[in-house]
Amino acid sequence: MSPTVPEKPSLEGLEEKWAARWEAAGTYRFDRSRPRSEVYSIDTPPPTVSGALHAGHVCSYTHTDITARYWRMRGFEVFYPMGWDDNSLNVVRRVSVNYGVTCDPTLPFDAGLEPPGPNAKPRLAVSRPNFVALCEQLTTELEKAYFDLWSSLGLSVDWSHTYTTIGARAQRVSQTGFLDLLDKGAAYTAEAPTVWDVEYKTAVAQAELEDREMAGAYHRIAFHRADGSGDVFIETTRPELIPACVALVAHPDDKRYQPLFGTTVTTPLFGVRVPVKAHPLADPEKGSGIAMICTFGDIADVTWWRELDLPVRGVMGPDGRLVPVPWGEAGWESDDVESARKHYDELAGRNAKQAQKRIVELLAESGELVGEPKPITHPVKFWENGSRPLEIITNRQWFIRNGGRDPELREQLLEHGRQLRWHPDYMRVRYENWVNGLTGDWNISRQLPFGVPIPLWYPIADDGVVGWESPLRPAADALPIDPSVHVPAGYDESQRDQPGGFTGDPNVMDTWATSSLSPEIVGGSLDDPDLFSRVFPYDLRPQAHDIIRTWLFYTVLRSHYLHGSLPWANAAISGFVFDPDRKKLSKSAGNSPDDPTVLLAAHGADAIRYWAAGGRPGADIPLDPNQFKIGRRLAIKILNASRFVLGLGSVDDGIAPSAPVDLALLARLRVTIAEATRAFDEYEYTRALERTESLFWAFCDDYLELVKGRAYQGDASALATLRITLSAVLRLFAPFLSYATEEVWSWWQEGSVHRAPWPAVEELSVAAGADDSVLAVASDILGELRKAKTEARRSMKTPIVRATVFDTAERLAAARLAERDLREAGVVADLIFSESSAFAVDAELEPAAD
RNA sequence: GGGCCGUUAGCUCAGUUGGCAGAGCACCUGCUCGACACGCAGGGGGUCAGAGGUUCAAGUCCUCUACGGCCCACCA
Repeated sequence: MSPTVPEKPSLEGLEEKWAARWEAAGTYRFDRSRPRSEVYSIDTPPPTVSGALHAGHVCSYTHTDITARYWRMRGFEVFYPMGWDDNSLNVVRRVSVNYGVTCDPTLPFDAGLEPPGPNAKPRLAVSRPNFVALCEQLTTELEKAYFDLWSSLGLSVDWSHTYTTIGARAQRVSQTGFLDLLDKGAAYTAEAPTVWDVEYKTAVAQAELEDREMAGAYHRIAFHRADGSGDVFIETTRPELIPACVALVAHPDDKRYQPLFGTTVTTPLFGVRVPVKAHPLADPEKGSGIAMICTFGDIADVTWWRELDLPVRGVMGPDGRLVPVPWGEAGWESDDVESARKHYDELAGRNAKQAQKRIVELLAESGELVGEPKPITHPVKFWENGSRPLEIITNRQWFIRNGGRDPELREQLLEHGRQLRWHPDYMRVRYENWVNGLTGDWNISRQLPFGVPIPLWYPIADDGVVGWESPLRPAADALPIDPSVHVPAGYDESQRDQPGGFTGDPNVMDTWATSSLSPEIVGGSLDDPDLFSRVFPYDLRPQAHDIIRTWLFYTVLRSHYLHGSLPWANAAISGFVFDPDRKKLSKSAGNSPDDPTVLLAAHGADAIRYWAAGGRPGADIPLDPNQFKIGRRLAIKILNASRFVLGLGSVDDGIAPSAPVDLALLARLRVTIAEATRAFDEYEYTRALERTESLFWAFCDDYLELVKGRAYQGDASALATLRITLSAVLRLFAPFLSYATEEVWSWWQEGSVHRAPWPAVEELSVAAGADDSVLAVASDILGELRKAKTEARRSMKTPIVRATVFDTAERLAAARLAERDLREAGVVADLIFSESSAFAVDAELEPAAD
């Protein structure tokens, strides 16, 4: 009957064996002939290919795979691609080190470039196209290691659908998408105050800011009333910005300062006349209750500057050093130009920290610093990739309207968020908080050497003025282009950067401007519209919660503009993995003490998958070797129990279970199937596993023991039930323990368990309405019989001379239906049922031989 | 400052409409019984963070508090 059941089943080698067979058989290949209604599509997150995958990746990608396997078994054709994110600073660093190069967009493409290698110093500057080529080369190499890990973990990805985020296809989608926004008036360029990283010398977006606690100090500083009637004291943590001060501001209701509103004060050291203004944003509780407004110290300054219609006096340069300013002209007026110039000369060229040190000395000398600075720690804004505090400087950038300044758009985006099914549901709140907290449009231009270029040129008039507002566009079929390499129609290369010629946009786009188009990139919206029509809108976006405000929000925004709809129906938000010491998150590579490759080799893929399945959507989980052990034990148990069941023999398909104990088990199986199915439909795979596991252990510990004897004797009902149950249980476990279940399936079934139909209660209609109390009562009695033997320190095969079961009439009736099985399982010679209000079993063991 | 999640056995966690507190691990005691010693059977172990409220009945619903974690914030 089952010649392929091994004598001693083992988990060893299953990963290599089945990963290879699945790939060879195309088990997970997407059948693109199926219509959208029969497809389940996944917008897979592309891991950054800058180093190594960590336990967090393993966990969250397993969640997605479990989900994919479920829907595949439900009969849907699953579109499960993989992406590689090579458009990120991490990759830039890795490429730079690996090949010994840096990216310089001003250089021409060199077709014969030979990178110098890891130890080159200085590193060789190469053109942007060359750098992109090296990036793709490295990605291809790292991809191999990533593929090996994903493959042995058992991800049911269709590897013929992969994408990168800097490759030509992504660049084309990204640039086309940008031009589309331009057409729709959703993208615009403006010269405006910009959140600026002085280390990388680039603008950054609101979504990429983070606070860090920094040491600072309140400096109490005197401003002088212009009418000579005394001083006004402000407190500031940034005295070096006094030369950039354009006004003082206090709350309109603040009686202390109401007399000052509308008057003028002069700044210390610089003698600049600035107005005193009222604005409700000013907090009477903070500092002295009156603040200086500088252009620009923080985001509040920008708000005040805009709403109070103040002038700009910018002092901060792109490199974070104070720039020279023209005192006495161009608006930089002072009551004492000579003094202002003298003081400022002490600051110009210094960075913020150095300038602060010097100006404090100058203020102390002039007597305008009151008392000693009071040390504090306070949150300071950083770019998440940066190491120096952000500044705000004014320059030209490209923006995408994101609802930050448009209540109607904001409401539409909130509505998209309400329609999206979040798993867990409370993650929606993060999205809503973010959308409601947007303070401006999305700045997508970055002054970085590497990235997808903004695909525009600008005409230069004969007088040298650049026409920023009338960009020159490439033809749609020419994309992707690099404006530092390509030339706009009607011009030739000799006119680059010449009066009467053109200049290329020097900037690249925010990486999120490309990755927010992952649905279009991987679905082939431009080059394979047929495919796109079968996968969009996607069923699932799996991702972590830390990038709701970036990847998720931006993808919703882009889809809103491109399609007027949500890009997916469901968003499954995974948690983080904690290190075993429960202190650190293994969020970034290098922080994980356990390499996933080592973990997989040590415990086996099913064990790792089992652990990962314990992490519910949105919940953080610890990296727990104990869970690996339990998962491994479960997988082995499945092998052994299956071997046992299949070795007992088979019956014809036509024979239906009929014994009450058998029907009771099937009744429970029906409940489990219904619960697991409902849980999966709600993306609660953890519950589905827990229900299945619970049934399986009851099956092994109680049912199997009860029917063993009957099955040995060839009882058709028992044999049929065992095989029916095994088939269903293997399929219920298949999304989780993909290797062990496939191995067992191959012993006695055709095809892959992963393409087998998900179990349905309809398969078990023979047990519809069956009473499962027979099994419950029998299990209770069997437990008492075992207990008697255990407490007597006797073996389980010790015969029982006489056992008396006390129980209610109703339960005794159920027990009688299992009498034969109870006698055999308990080795009971004389089984007596006695009615009683309380359950008890009295067992008399055969006397010990000695 | 606003918001979200959590607090149940030594550990990791279930506990879905309110109805006798659960699992696994760890620990203890046994068992080499015709699937499995990578196993099996049994056992001890909890004031469900605290207080108040609703209810015949609260781990579960409401209010407040404490602690932990996370997100957001205009942080002078």
